[in-house]
Amino acid sequence: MKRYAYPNLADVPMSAVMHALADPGRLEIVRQLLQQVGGECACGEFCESLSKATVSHHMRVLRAAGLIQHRAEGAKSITFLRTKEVEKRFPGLWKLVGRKGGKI
Amino acid sequence: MKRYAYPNLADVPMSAVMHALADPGRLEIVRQLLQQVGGECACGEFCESLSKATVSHHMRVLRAAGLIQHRAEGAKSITFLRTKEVEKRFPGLWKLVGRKGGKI
DNA sequence: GTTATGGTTTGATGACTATCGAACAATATC
DNA sequence: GATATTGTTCGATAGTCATCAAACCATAAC
Repeated sequence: MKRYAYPNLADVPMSAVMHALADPGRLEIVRQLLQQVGGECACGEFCESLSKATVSHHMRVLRAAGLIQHRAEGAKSITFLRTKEVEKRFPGLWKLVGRKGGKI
Repeated sequence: MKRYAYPNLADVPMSAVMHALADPGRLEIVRQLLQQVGGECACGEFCESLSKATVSHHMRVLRAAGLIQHRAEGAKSITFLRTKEVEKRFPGLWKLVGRKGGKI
């Protein structure tokens, strides 16, 4: 599996995080991860309505925003949230995103 | 002054709010309003680096996201945050946005 | 009415973005 | 090695967006 470079959360501007979450597809991915028991999920299990290429693109954006990280597991790439780091840099973000109710 | 139609917060998807805050200029406008004593500010007092047209465009986006509202005062248009409604629909958003520290 | 001030609307433009198919790379299984 | 599975990268395309200048509208002050 590929090795990525993950940004230091301190260097991620809030606008970048907002931009990452501004796409309904990406927001859905993050919410799916939030609901996951271990906070993990394989890439292919997201957004079955989108092509592999598109999902891969979304992952890149979320990665650049410092929100997710990957772990190789055989041929699979397991995605998980950078829970603690993000919470420290942007307190309340996870709670906000995970909130239910209202439209999308 | 013009009369605008303001969206019902319940109809505003979170992705729309994220998108509105994804632009550094708009994020700055909102932060400026958050720091304002009464939470109000005249349009011309924002972003002196941007043209009138651009600021007006940003206002439209923030309005569509349900974040701000306007009040006529003579020829001026006073902008203010929809503080309570937004807090009810997106609890923690103001605190998150108002947070200091880190890059932009 | 005329002038000034504050903001909107309209084009236009250049940049960015979401999306896909196809080709590619890495790993696992046979 | 051959095949299947997973995901990345490339190129293309259609759409969105931030930005500005210029024209416009509304209010206030003269």
